[in-house]
Amino acid sequence: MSTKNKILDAADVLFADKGFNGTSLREITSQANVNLAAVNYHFGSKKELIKAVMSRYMDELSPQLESALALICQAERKPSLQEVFYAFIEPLLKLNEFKENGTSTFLQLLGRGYTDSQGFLRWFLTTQYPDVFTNFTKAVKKAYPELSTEEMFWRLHFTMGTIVFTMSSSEALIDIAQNDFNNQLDIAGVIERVIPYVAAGVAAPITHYN
Amino acid sequence: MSTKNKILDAADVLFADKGFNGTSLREITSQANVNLAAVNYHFGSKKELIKAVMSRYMDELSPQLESALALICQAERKPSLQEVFYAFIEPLLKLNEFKENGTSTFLQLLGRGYTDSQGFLRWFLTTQYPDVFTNFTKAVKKAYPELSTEEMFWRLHFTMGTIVFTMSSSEALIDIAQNDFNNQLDIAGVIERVIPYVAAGVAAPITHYN
DNA sequence: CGCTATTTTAAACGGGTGTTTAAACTGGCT
DNA sequence: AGCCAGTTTAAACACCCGTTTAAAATAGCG
Repeated sequence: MSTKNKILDAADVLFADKGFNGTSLREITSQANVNLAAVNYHFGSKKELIKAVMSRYMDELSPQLESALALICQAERKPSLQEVFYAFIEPLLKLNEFKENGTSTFLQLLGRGYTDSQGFLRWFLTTQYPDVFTNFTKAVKKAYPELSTEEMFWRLHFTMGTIVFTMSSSEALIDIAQNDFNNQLDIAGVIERVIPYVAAGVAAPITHYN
Repeated sequence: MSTKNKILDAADVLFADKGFNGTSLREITSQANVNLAAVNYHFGSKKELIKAVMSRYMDELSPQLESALALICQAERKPSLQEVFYAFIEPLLKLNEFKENGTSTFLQLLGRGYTDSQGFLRWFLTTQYPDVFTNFTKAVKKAYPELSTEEMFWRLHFTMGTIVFTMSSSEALIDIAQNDFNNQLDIAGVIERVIPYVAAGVAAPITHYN
Protein backbone atom coordinates (compact mmCIF):
# COMPACT_ATOMS: atom_id res chain seq x y z
CA MET A 1 0.00 0.00 0.00
CA SER A 2 1.17 3.49 -0.79
CA THR A 3 2.60 5.69 1.93
CA LYS A 4 -0.14 8.20 1.25
CA ASN A 5 -2.87 5.66 1.97
CA LYS A 6 -1.09 4.26 5.00
CA ILE A 7 -1.11 7.76 6.43
CA LEU A 8 -4.77 8.33 5.58
CA ASP A 9 -5.82 5.02 7.12
CA ALA A 10 -3.96 5.67 10.35
CA ALA A 11 -5.05 9.30 10.48
CA ASP A 12 -8.80 8.87 10.19
CA VAL A 13 -9.02 6.33 12.99
CA LEU A 14 -6.91 8.48 15.30
CA PHE A 15 -8.66 11.69 14.31
CA ALA A 16 -12.05 10.12 14.94
CA ASP A 17 -10.93 8.80 18.30
CA LYS A 18 -9.03 11.73 19.76
CA GLY A 19 -9.93 14.71 17.63
CA PHE A 20 -7.82 16.72 15.24
CA ASN A 21 -6.11 18.82 17.87
CA GLY A 22 -5.69 15.80 20.08
CA THR A 23 -3.81 13.72 17.55
CA SER A 24 -0.19 14.48 16.73
CA LEU A 25 1.54 13.76 13.46
CA ARG A 26 4.00 11.60 15.35
CA GLU A 27 1.17 9.35 16.57
CA ILE A 28 -0.14 9.05 13.04
CA THR A 29 3.17 8.30 11.38
CA SER A 30 4.27 5.77 13.97
CA GLN A 31 0.89 4.03 13.74
CA ALA A 32 1.27 3.96 9.97
CA ASN A 33 4.91 2.78 10.11
CA VAL A 34 5.99 5.76 8.10
CA ASN A 35 8.48 8.55 8.57
CA LEU A 36 7.29 11.70 10.29
CA ALA A 37 8.26 13.95 7.39
CA ALA A 38 6.13 11.93 5.00
CA VAL A 39 2.99 13.82 6.05
CA ASN A 40 4.39 17.17 5.05
CA TYR A 41 5.91 15.70 1.92
CA HIS A 42 2.70 14.12 0.67
CA PHE A 43 0.09 16.50 2.05
CA GLY A 44 1.90 19.76 2.75
CA SER A 45 0.59 20.33 6.25
CA LYS A 46 -1.55 18.84 8.98
CA LYS A 47 -4.50 20.99 7.91
CA GLU A 48 -4.30 19.62 4.38
CA LEU A 49 -4.13 16.09 5.77
CA ILE A 50 -7.37 16.71 7.64
CA LYS A 51 -9.02 17.93 4.44
CA ALA A 52 -7.72 14.87 2.58
CA VAL A 53 -9.12 12.51 5.22
CA MET A 54 -12.56 14.12 4.95
CA SER A 55 -12.47 14.35 1.18
CA ARG A 56 -11.81 10.63 0.84
CA TYR A 57 -15.11 9.94 2.62
CA MET A 58 -17.09 12.76 1.06
CA ASP A 59 -16.05 11.86 -2.47
CA GLU A 60 -17.28 8.34 -1.83
CA LEU A 61 -20.48 9.42 -0.11
CA SER A 62 -21.68 12.53 -1.83
CA PRO A 63 -22.58 11.08 -5.28
CA GLN A 64 -24.61 8.26 -3.72
CA LEU A 65 -26.27 10.68 -1.36
CA GLU A 66 -27.21 13.05 -4.13
CA SER A 67 -28.71 10.36 -6.33
CA ALA A 68 -30.68 8.90 -3.43
CA LEU A 69 -32.08 12.30 -2.56
CA ALA A 70 -32.68 13.17 -6.22
CA LEU A 71 -34.83 10.05 -6.48
CA ILE A 72 -37.05 11.37 -3.71
CA CYS A 73 -37.18 14.89 -5.10
CA GLN A 74 -38.19 13.75 -8.56
CA ALA A 75 -40.83 11.26 -7.45
CA GLU A 76 -44.43 12.33 -7.71
CA ARG A 77 -45.55 10.84 -4.43
CA LYS A 78 -45.01 12.84 -1.26
CA PRO A 79 -42.32 11.09 0.78
CA SER A 80 -42.43 10.51 4.50
CA LEU A 81 -39.72 11.97 6.69
CA GLN A 82 -38.58 8.49 7.60
CA GLU A 83 -38.01 7.82 3.92
CA VAL A 84 -35.92 10.94 3.58
CA PHE A 85 -33.73 9.91 6.50
CA TYR A 86 -33.40 6.37 5.25
CA ALA A 87 -32.13 7.80 1.98
CA PHE A 88 -29.20 8.94 4.08
CA ILE A 89 -28.73 5.69 5.88
CA GLU A 90 -28.02 3.39 3.00
CA PRO A 91 -25.11 5.38 1.56
CA LEU A 92 -23.82 5.93 5.06
CA LEU A 93 -23.84 2.22 5.87
CA LYS A 94 -22.14 1.48 2.55
CA LEU A 95 -19.10 3.24 3.97
CA ASN A 96 -18.55 0.03 5.93
CA GLU A 97 -17.74 -1.70 2.65
CA PHE A 98 -15.51 1.17 1.64
CA LYS A 99 -13.51 0.92 4.84
CA GLU A 100 -13.72 -1.08 8.05
CA ASN A 101 -15.97 0.78 10.51
CA GLY A 102 -16.26 3.43 7.83
CA THR A 103 -19.70 4.59 8.91
CA SER A 104 -18.97 5.33 12.52
CA THR A 105 -15.50 6.66 11.75
CA PHE A 106 -16.88 9.12 9.24
CA LEU A 107 -19.67 10.30 11.51
CA GLN A 108 -17.25 10.74 14.36
CA LEU A 109 -14.97 12.75 12.10
CA LEU A 110 -17.94 14.90 11.16
CA GLY A 111 -18.59 15.56 14.81
CA ARG A 112 -14.97 16.46 15.40
CA GLY A 113 -15.13 18.85 12.50
CA TYR A 114 -17.95 20.75 14.11
CA THR A 115 -16.31 21.27 17.47
CA ASP A 116 -12.56 21.06 16.90
CA SER A 117 -10.66 23.67 15.00
CA GLN A 118 -13.32 26.34 15.38
CA GLY A 119 -15.41 25.37 12.40
CA PHE A 120 -12.92 25.58 9.57
CA LEU A 121 -14.02 22.10 8.58
CA ARG A 122 -17.66 23.05 8.48
CA TRP A 123 -16.66 25.81 6.11
CA PHE A 124 -14.68 23.32 4.04
CA LEU A 125 -17.60 20.88 3.77
CA THR A 126 -20.33 23.41 3.04
CA THR A 127 -18.25 25.08 0.33
CA GLN A 128 -16.89 21.88 -1.22
CA TYR A 129 -20.08 19.82 -1.08
CA PRO A 130 -22.98 22.27 -1.11
CA ASP A 131 -25.29 20.03 -3.16
CA VAL A 132 -25.67 17.56 -0.31
CA PHE A 133 -27.19 20.26 1.87
CA THR A 134 -29.47 21.80 -0.71
CA ASN A 135 -30.78 18.41 -1.86
CA PHE A 136 -31.47 17.35 1.67
CA THR A 137 -33.34 20.57 2.34
CA LYS A 138 -35.41 20.06 -0.80
CA ALA A 139 -36.30 16.50 0.15
CA VAL A 140 -37.41 17.49 3.63
CA LYS A 141 -39.42 20.40 2.26
CA LYS A 142 -41.25 17.98 0.01
CA ALA A 143 -42.04 15.67 2.90
CA TYR A 144 -43.13 18.45 5.25
CA PRO A 145 -44.05 21.54 3.20
CA GLU A 146 -45.78 23.35 6.07
CA LEU A 147 -42.46 23.81 7.82
CA SER A 148 -40.94 27.23 7.24
CA THR A 149 -37.44 27.38 5.83
CA GLU A 150 -36.10 28.84 9.03
CA GLU A 151 -37.70 26.26 11.26
CA MET A 152 -36.35 23.57 8.97
CA PHE A 153 -32.90 25.08 9.17
CA TRP A 154 -32.96 24.69 12.92
CA ARG A 155 -34.40 21.21 12.95
CA LEU A 156 -31.89 19.95 10.43
CA HIS A 157 -29.06 21.26 12.53
CA PHE A 158 -30.59 19.66 15.59
CA THR A 159 -30.69 16.43 13.62
CA MET A 160 -27.10 16.85 12.51
CA GLY A 161 -26.19 17.37 16.16
CA THR A 162 -28.04 14.31 17.34
CA ILE A 163 -26.49 12.00 14.78
CA VAL A 164 -23.00 13.35 15.00
CA PHE A 165 -22.91 13.55 18.74
CA THR A 166 -24.40 10.10 19.17
CA MET A 167 -21.77 8.64 16.90
CA SER A 168 -18.97 10.47 18.67
CA SER A 169 -19.82 8.66 21.86
CA SER A 170 -21.35 5.57 20.27
CA GLU A 171 -18.69 3.22 21.59
CA ALA A 172 -19.24 4.30 25.18
CA LEU A 173 -23.03 4.16 24.76
CA ILE A 174 -22.92 0.71 23.21
CA ASP A 175 -20.80 -0.48 26.13
CA ILE A 176 -23.29 0.89 28.65
CA ALA A 177 -26.23 -0.66 26.82
CA GLN A 178 -24.43 -3.99 26.81
CA ASN A 179 -23.80 -3.87 30.55
CA ASP A 180 -27.13 -2.48 31.69
CA PHE A 181 -29.52 -4.17 29.28
CA ASN A 182 -27.57 -7.17 27.95
CA ASN A 183 -28.26 -5.87 24.51
CA GLN A 184 -25.37 -5.98 22.10
CA LEU A 185 -25.77 -3.41 19.35
CA ASP A 186 -23.66 -2.28 16.45
CA ILE A 187 -23.67 1.00 14.60
CA ALA A 188 -26.60 -0.08 12.46
CA GLY A 189 -28.53 -0.84 15.64
CA VAL A 190 -27.86 2.59 17.03
CA ILE A 191 -28.95 4.15 13.75
CA GLU A 192 -32.15 2.09 13.84
CA ARG A 193 -32.93 3.71 17.17
CA VAL A 194 -31.99 7.24 16.26
CA ILE A 195 -34.03 7.41 13.07
CA PRO A 196 -37.47 7.39 14.73
CA TYR A 197 -36.16 9.97 17.16
CA VAL A 198 -34.92 12.48 14.61
CA ALA A 199 -37.84 11.86 12.29
CA ALA A 200 -40.26 12.66 15.09
CA GLY A 201 -38.19 15.69 16.02
CA VAL A 202 -38.26 17.15 12.53
CA ALA A 203 -41.95 16.32 12.25
CA ALA A 204 -42.77 18.05 15.54
CA PRO A 205 -45.82 20.33 15.38
CA ILE A 206 -45.10 23.94 14.54
CA THR A 207 -45.03 26.27 17.50
CA HIS A 208 -45.43 30.02 17.23
CA TYR A 209 -43.06 32.26 19.12
CA ASN A 210 -43.76 35.73 20.43
CA MET B 1 -11.80 39.66 43.32
CA SER B 2 -9.72 36.70 44.43
CA THR B 3 -7.11 35.21 42.15
CA LYS B 4 -8.93 31.91 42.24
CA ASN B 5 -12.11 33.45 40.88
CA LYS B 6 -10.27 35.50 38.29
CA ILE B 7 -8.83 32.28 36.98
CA LEU B 8 -12.19 30.48 37.01
CA ASP B 9 -13.90 33.34 35.19
CA ALA B 10 -11.27 33.51 32.48
CA ALA B 11 -11.03 29.76 32.19
CA ASP B 12 -14.67 28.91 31.62
CA VAL B 13 -15.10 31.39 28.80
CA LEU B 14 -11.95 30.18 27.07
CA PHE B 15 -12.70 26.51 27.70
CA ALA B 16 -16.20 26.91 26.30
CA ASP B 17 -14.88 28.73 23.26
CA LYS B 18 -11.84 26.68 22.31
CA GLY B 19 -12.14 23.44 24.24
CA PHE B 20 -10.06 22.11 27.07
CA ASN B 21 -7.21 20.86 24.94
CA GLY B 22 -7.35 23.98 22.81
CA THR B 23 -6.87 26.40 25.68
CA SER B 24 -3.46 26.84 27.29
CA LEU B 25 -2.84 27.88 30.87
CA ARG B 26 -0.89 30.86 29.54
CA GLU B 27 -3.97 32.09 27.67
CA ILE B 28 -6.05 31.74 30.79
CA THR B 29 -3.63 33.46 33.16
CA SER B 30 -2.89 36.36 30.83
CA GLN B 31 -6.63 36.86 30.26
CA ALA B 32 -7.12 36.85 34.02
CA ASN B 33 -4.14 39.16 34.66
CA VAL B 34 -2.62 36.58 36.92
CA ASN B 35 0.70 34.82 37.08
CA LEU B 36 1.04 31.53 35.22
CA ALA B 37 2.05 29.57 38.31
CA ALA B 38 -1.12 30.66 40.11
CA VAL B 39 -3.12 27.91 38.42
CA ASN B 40 -0.96 25.15 39.79
CA TYR B 41 -0.74 26.88 43.15
CA HIS B 42 -4.50 27.23 43.60
CA PHE B 43 -5.78 24.19 41.71
CA GLY B 44 -2.89 21.76 41.51
CA SER B 45 -3.12 20.97 37.82
CA LYS B 46 -4.98 21.81 34.64
CA LYS B 47 -7.21 18.77 35.06
CA GLU B 48 -8.25 19.91 38.51
CA LEU B 49 -8.97 23.37 37.13
CA ILE B 50 -11.32 21.83 34.59
CA LYS B 51 -13.12 19.96 37.35
CA ALA B 52 -13.36 23.16 39.39
CA VAL B 53 -14.85 25.07 36.47
CA MET B 54 -17.52 22.42 35.98
CA SER B 55 -18.19 22.02 39.70
CA ARG B 56 -18.89 25.72 40.07
CA TYR B 57 -21.76 25.38 37.59
CA MET B 58 -22.98 21.98 38.74
CA ASP B 59 -23.11 22.99 42.39
CA GLU B 60 -25.26 25.93 41.41
CA LEU B 61 -27.45 23.96 39.04
CA SER B 62 -27.91 20.54 40.55
CA PRO B 63 -29.98 21.42 43.66
CA GLN B 64 -32.42 23.49 41.62
CA LEU B 65 -32.64 20.78 39.02
CA GLU B 66 -33.31 18.12 41.59
CA SER B 67 -36.07 20.05 43.33
CA ALA B 68 -37.75 20.92 40.03
CA LEU B 69 -37.71 17.28 38.98
CA ALA B 70 -38.78 16.11 42.43
CA LEU B 71 -41.83 18.36 42.11
CA ILE B 72 -42.83 16.51 38.97
CA CYS B 73 -42.11 13.07 40.41
CA GLN B 74 -44.17 13.70 43.54
CA ALA B 75 -47.16 15.24 41.79
CA GLU B 76 -50.20 13.06 41.32
CA ARG B 77 -50.99 14.24 37.82
CA LYS B 78 -49.15 12.65 34.92
CA PRO B 79 -46.81 15.26 33.44
CA SER B 80 -46.27 15.91 29.75
CA LEU B 81 -42.83 15.49 28.27
CA GLN B 82 -42.71 19.20 27.50
CA GLU B 83 -43.22 19.86 31.20
CA VAL B 84 -40.34 17.58 32.09
CA PHE B 85 -38.04 19.39 29.71
CA TYR B 86 -39.15 22.80 30.89
CA ALA B 87 -38.21 21.70 34.39
CA PHE B 88 -34.70 21.70 33.01
CA ILE B 89 -34.94 25.00 31.25
CA GLU B 90 -35.71 27.28 34.15
CA PRO B 91 -32.71 26.29 36.28
CA LEU B 92 -30.55 26.39 33.17
CA LEU B 93 -31.64 29.91 32.28
CA LYS B 94 -31.09 31.02 35.87
CA LEU B 95 -27.39 30.44 35.23
CA ASN B 96 -27.52 33.75 33.37
CA GLU B 97 -28.07 35.48 36.69
CA PHE B 98 -25.31 33.46 38.26
CA LYS B 99 -22.84 34.55 35.61
CA GLU B 100 -23.00 36.54 32.37
CA ASN B 101 -23.88 34.16 29.52
CA GLY B 102 -23.86 31.44 32.11
CA THR B 103 -26.39 29.25 30.32
CA SER B 104 -24.66 29.00 27.01
CA THR B 105 -21.21 28.85 28.55
CA PHE B 106 -22.22 25.93 30.74
CA LEU B 107 -23.88 24.02 27.93
CA GLN B 108 -20.89 24.57 25.71
CA LEU B 109 -18.63 23.30 28.47
CA LEU B 110 -20.84 20.25 28.76
CA GLY B 111 -20.42 19.61 25.06
CA ARG B 112 -16.68 19.99 25.32
CA GLY B 113 -16.66 17.56 28.18
CA TYR B 114 -18.25 14.88 26.07
CA THR B 115 -15.87 15.12 23.15
CA ASP B 116 -12.62 16.51 24.51
CA SER B 117 -10.39 14.53 26.80
CA GLN B 118 -11.93 11.17 25.91
CA GLY B 119 -14.82 11.30 28.29
CA PHE B 120 -13.08 11.75 31.61
CA LEU B 121 -15.47 14.61 32.27
CA ARG B 122 -18.51 12.48 31.59
CA TRP B 123 -17.17 10.11 34.19
CA PHE B 124 -16.66 13.00 36.60
CA LEU B 125 -20.20 14.30 36.15
CA THR B 126 -22.01 10.97 36.32
CA THR B 127 -20.14 9.94 39.46
CA GLN B 128 -20.28 13.32 41.21
CA TYR B 129 -23.86 14.22 40.33
CA PRO B 130 -25.73 10.96 39.80
CA ASP B 131 -29.05 12.20 41.24
CA VAL B 132 -29.60 14.52 38.31
CA PHE B 133 -29.64 11.58 35.94
CA THR B 134 -31.79 9.27 38.02
CA ASN B 135 -34.35 11.98 38.76
CA PHE B 136 -34.57 12.90 35.12
CA THR B 137 -35.10 9.28 34.18
CA LYS B 138 -37.84 8.97 36.78
CA ALA B 139 -39.64 12.07 35.54
CA VAL B 140 -39.57 10.92 31.94
CA LYS B 141 -40.77 7.47 32.93
CA LYS B 142 -43.74 9.07 34.66
CA ALA B 143 -44.58 11.11 31.58
CA TYR B 144 -44.17 8.22 29.15
CA PRO B 145 -44.49 4.92 31.04
CA GLU B 146 -44.90 2.77 27.91
CA LEU B 147 -41.31 3.47 26.95
CA SER B 148 -38.94 0.68 27.96
CA THR B 149 -35.98 1.61 30.13
CA GLU B 150 -33.55 0.77 27.37
CA GLU B 151 -35.38 2.78 24.74
CA MET B 152 -35.49 5.68 27.17
CA PHE B 153 -31.78 5.35 27.81
CA TRP B 154 -31.12 5.85 24.14
CA ARG B 155 -33.56 8.70 23.66
CA LEU B 156 -32.22 10.58 26.65
CA HIS B 157 -28.72 10.32 25.28
CA PHE B 158 -29.95 11.48 21.89
CA THR B 159 -31.50 14.44 23.67
CA MET B 160 -28.32 15.15 25.58
CA GLY B 161 -26.50 15.08 22.27
CA THR B 162 -28.91 17.41 20.56
CA ILE B 163 -28.80 20.01 23.30
CA VAL B 164 -25.11 19.87 23.94
CA PHE B 165 -24.10 19.83 20.31
CA THR B 166 -26.49 22.63 19.42
CA MET B 167 -25.07 24.78 22.17
CA SER B 168 -21.51 24.02 21.18
CA SER B 169 -22.12 25.56 17.80
CA SER B 170 -24.87 27.94 18.84
CA GLU B 171 -22.90 31.08 18.05
CA ALA B 172 -22.24 29.98 14.49
CA LEU B 173 -25.88 28.89 14.05
CA ILE B 174 -27.23 32.15 15.43
CA ASP B 175 -24.99 34.04 13.01
CA ILE B 176 -26.28 32.04 10.05
CA ALA B 177 -29.91 32.51 11.12
CA GLN B 178 -29.31 36.24 11.40
CA ASN B 179 -27.85 36.45 7.90
CA ASP B 180 -30.25 34.12 6.11
CA PHE B 181 -33.51 34.88 7.87
CA ASN B 182 -32.97 38.30 9.46
CA ASN B 183 -33.97 36.72 12.73
CA GLN B 184 -31.87 37.70 15.70
CA LEU B 185 -32.03 35.04 18.38
CA ASP B 186 -30.37 34.55 21.72
CA ILE B 187 -29.78 31.37 23.65
CA ALA B 188 -33.29 31.37 25.03
CA GLY B 189 -34.59 31.58 21.48
CA VAL B 190 -32.57 28.57 20.43
CA ILE B 191 -33.81 26.67 23.46
CA GLU B 192 -37.39 27.57 22.56
CA ARG B 193 -36.84 25.92 19.21
CA VAL B 194 -35.05 22.83 20.44
CA ILE B 195 -37.59 21.90 23.10
CA PRO B 196 -40.39 20.89 20.74
CA TYR B 197 -37.84 18.94 18.76
CA VAL B 198 -36.45 16.86 21.61
CA ALA B 199 -39.86 16.43 23.21
CA ALA B 200 -41.22 15.00 19.97
CA GLY B 201 -38.13 12.83 19.63
CA VAL B 202 -38.50 11.30 23.07
CA ALA B 203 -42.24 10.89 22.50
CA ALA B 204 -41.72 9.13 19.17
CA PRO B 205 -43.83 6.00 18.73
CA ILE B 206 -42.21 2.76 19.82
CA THR B 207 -40.74 0.70 17.03
CA HIS B 208 -39.98 -2.98 17.34
CA TYR B 209 -36.64 -4.26 16.11
CA ASN B 210 -35.85 -7.72 14.80
C1' DC C 1 24.61 0.48 -16.96
C1' DG C 2 24.09 5.51 -15.71
C1' DC C 3 21.40 9.34 -15.11
C1' DT C 4 17.37 11.60 -13.25
C1' DA C 5 13.30 12.27 -10.58
C1' DT C 6 10.81 10.72 -6.84
C1' DT C 7 10.50 9.20 -2.33
C1' DT C 8 12.26 8.13 2.28
C1' DT C 9 15.01 9.12 6.12
C1' DA C 10 17.36 11.11 10.43
C1' DA C 11 18.17 15.19 12.49
C1' DA C 12 17.43 19.59 13.78
C1' DC C 13 14.63 23.98 14.20
C1' DG C 14 11.83 27.32 16.67
C1' DG C 15 8.14 27.56 19.48
C1' DG C 16 4.43 26.21 22.75
C1' DT C 17 2.99 23.09 26.55
C1' DG C 18 2.09 21.90 31.77
C1' DT C 19 4.67 21.91 35.80
C1' DT C 20 8.22 23.06 39.36
C1' DT C 21 11.43 25.85 41.80
C1' DA C 22 13.06 29.20 44.88
C1' DA C 23 13.08 33.81 45.81
C1' DA C 24 10.25 37.96 46.70
C1' DC C 25 6.37 40.02 48.54
C1' DT C 26 2.07 40.54 51.46
C1' DG C 27 -0.86 41.24 55.45
C1' DG C 28 -1.94 40.01 60.12
C1' DC C 29 -0.19 38.53 64.52
C1' DT C 30 2.18 38.81 69.11
C1' DA D 1 9.56 45.41 65.59
C1' DG D 2 9.99 40.73 64.22
C1' DC D 3 7.94 36.74 62.62
C1' DC D 4 5.42 33.72 59.75
C1' DA D 5 1.77 31.62 56.83
C1' DG D 6 -0.20 32.70 52.60
C1' DT D 7 0.44 34.39 48.16
C1' DT D 8 2.69 36.11 44.04
C1' DT D 9 6.38 36.23 40.93
C1' DA D 10 10.15 35.36 37.26
C1' DA D 11 12.70 31.87 35.63
C1' DA D 12 13.70 27.52 34.37
C1' DC D 13 12.49 22.63 33.54
C1' DA D 14 11.64 18.68 30.46
C1' DC D 15 8.82 17.49 26.94
C1' DC D 16 5.90 17.54 22.73
C1' DC D 17 4.44 20.00 18.71
C1' DG D 18 4.40 21.01 13.30
C1' DT D 19 7.65 21.99 9.99
C1' DT D 20 12.08 22.17 7.40
C1' DT D 21 16.47 20.61 5.84
C1' DA D 22 19.75 18.04 3.35
C1' DA D 23 21.51 13.70 2.67
C1' DA D 24 20.46 8.83 1.54
C1' DA D 25 17.79 5.39 -0.77
C1' DT D 26 14.82 3.99 -4.41
C1' DA D 27 12.54 3.57 -8.82
C1' DG D 28 11.91 4.59 -13.75
C1' DC D 29 13.79 5.09 -18.18
C1' DG D 30 16.90 5.87 -22.23
